[in-house]
Amino acid sequence: MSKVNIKVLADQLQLSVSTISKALRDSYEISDETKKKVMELATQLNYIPNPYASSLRRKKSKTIAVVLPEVADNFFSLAINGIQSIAESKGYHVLIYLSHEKYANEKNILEDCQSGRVDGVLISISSETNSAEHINKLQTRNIPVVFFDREQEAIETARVTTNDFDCGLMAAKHLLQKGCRRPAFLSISQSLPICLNRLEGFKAAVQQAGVPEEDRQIVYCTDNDGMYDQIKLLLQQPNRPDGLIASVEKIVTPVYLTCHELKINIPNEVKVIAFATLDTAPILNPPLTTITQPAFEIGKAAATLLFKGIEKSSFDLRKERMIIPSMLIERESTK
Amino acid sequence: MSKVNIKVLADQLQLSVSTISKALRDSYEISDETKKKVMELATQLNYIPNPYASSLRRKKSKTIAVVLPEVADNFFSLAINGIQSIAESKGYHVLIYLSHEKYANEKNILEDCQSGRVDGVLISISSETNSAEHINKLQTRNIPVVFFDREQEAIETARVTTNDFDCGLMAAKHLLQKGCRRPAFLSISQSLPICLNRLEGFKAAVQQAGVPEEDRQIVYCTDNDGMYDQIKLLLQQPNRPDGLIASVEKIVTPVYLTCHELKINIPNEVKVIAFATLDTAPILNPPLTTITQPAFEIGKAAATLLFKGIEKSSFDLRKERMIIPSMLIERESTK
DNA sequence: TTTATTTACGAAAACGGTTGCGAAACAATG
DNA sequence: CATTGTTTCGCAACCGTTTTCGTAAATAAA
Repeated sequence: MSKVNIKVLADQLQLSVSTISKALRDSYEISDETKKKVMELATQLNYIPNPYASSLRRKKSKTIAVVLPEVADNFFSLAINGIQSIAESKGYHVLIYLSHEKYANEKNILEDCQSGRVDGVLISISSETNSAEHINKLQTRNIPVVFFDREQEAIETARVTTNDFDCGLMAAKHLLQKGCRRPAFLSISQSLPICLNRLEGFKAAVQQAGVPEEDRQIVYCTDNDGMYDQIKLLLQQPNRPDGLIASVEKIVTPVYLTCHELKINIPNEVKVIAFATLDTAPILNPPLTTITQPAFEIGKAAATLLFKGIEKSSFDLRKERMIIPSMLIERESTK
Repeated sequence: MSKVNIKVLADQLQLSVSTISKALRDSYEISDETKKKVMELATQLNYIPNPYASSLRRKKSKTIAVVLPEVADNFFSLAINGIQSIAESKGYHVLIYLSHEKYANEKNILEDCQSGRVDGVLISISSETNSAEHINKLQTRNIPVVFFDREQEAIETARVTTNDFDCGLMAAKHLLQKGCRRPAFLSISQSLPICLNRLEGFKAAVQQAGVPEEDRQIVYCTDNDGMYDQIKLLLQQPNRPDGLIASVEKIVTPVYLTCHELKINIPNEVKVIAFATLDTAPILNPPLTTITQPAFEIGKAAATLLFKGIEKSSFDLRKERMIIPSMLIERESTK
């Protein structure tokens, strides 16, 4: 309604629009006296600048995109919080996009991000993604990209992850140390580096411990709906595993439910450890041993890097690699 | 870099920019032949329109704001998913803002929303908010607002909630029916309608059941950090409650942990029911009886209403009130 | 053939800020 | 006094797209 813009201010103060603009931006060209008058009238009339007019001219949107596989996950919720906290302090706005774990969606989203709508992109790729083109296109348009958690290895840019390999190793060692002889690794993707790295850690540990081939299993729960059945099958085998590593949080509930259903006691018959940031971990039945990822910090770090890339063109994101370690928190499920 | 805009297309095709613009928007004024040529060159040169130029001219941003207290909460995560799913299908973009339960933050956020950056606002107010001015300002600027879950009663606009009163009643009745004599209600705010309504339901139930005044307690866990201590105090009373209603999800973990710590058996010594969308509810120790809110549906419904308000100026949001019922899912914690 | 009517397009003014440059006013310097 | 410098402001172009209006040519109607 009240369309008070720079022109209105200019008319009322008998000044030119350029003077108003400069005054509002605190330009050295404008006298303190004039600035004060402008500011006063601006607040009095409740002047709010049109961000798109400004973006158009300055070719800066003060907006970033956050592209996630999904948000119904504690990890990503916390990461968003971290990102948001940095963005807010920098005066940036945050657009959220969900790929729903589909490459096609992710591609469309990044397509749009080339429009100038955003100054930078934070992305955790979908489990389907193994191409790099769509991300490359952003780079050729000089739009900084930073990966967090789920990276795409072929792309040269900054990435913030946790120490996935070490954690995979640590998780497996923990199970072995607690007496597991037939550990299994539950993954959700054959291509996601987070899964692969955690898996490699697992492999290294069982290799080193001399676990026979037939006693180590790797299960890919690639589709959400089939997860229960797959886990059930796994646990109904005659020589079922006696230790499980859930490589991501969403595997936890199906695992627990299946164990309860099949009356398999955790931790006596099977020990469970999971990569998760669940705050209900300590009150599960039994309390769940977790590799807790520093989701909030990862979000913050990724955002911080991105803003460096955005604000200093001299800053080279390509070699930046930040690894924020996770913590193993031992609870009853692996006792 | 490749700054291919309408002008570039125009030059290459020996046409005017207006013709290009119209062709791209499939205007009847342009011949099919020309349209085809324009489209082809556009895709060939990978032309991507500048959204801000368009927004500036058309005074439509194709963007909405979602203002939340926080996102580290299953309810809001799911709600975002619902909102996002509708926005995506409508070709809208979603800006996320967090108030961190502070009125001052919320006010700043809504201030910015007046700039034309967004075409509408979905909001779940902070627990601190009891003023309405900041929301009113949006209305006077003709920016549609829709509340979801946490509404501000003084404002006349659409709202999507769950049947809070009924659920409060249902929860209390459930506890009473299961044999509780001294039920307590754990709230997080003295002003949030969701808390008040749930509380009113609780009050009605205990009133009706004739529970003596001294045997019903209402505890306000207003600050996050003090929550543990407050709950501990509550449960260390000589005449401690034998039934607890957690009015929001984040109270659950502290309650369970405290019970475990004090060796108070759930459900034998105290029964617990919670308003929560936790997917770990069935695997908690013991499995938690929940009032499960249809978070995803609430998000979808709120977004749908908002878009109606945005797209049809004739559509009057003021009288819209949608109530999507929650479900009581009984589990061990109230057995 | 003349007069309407369509069809297909272009010119130019928006939208609301930003910014390079020139200019006036005044002060300082030689 | 002439010259140079400083301060403060306005003019006008510009960002990329949309949209109103005008018009020439082609077609249809008279």
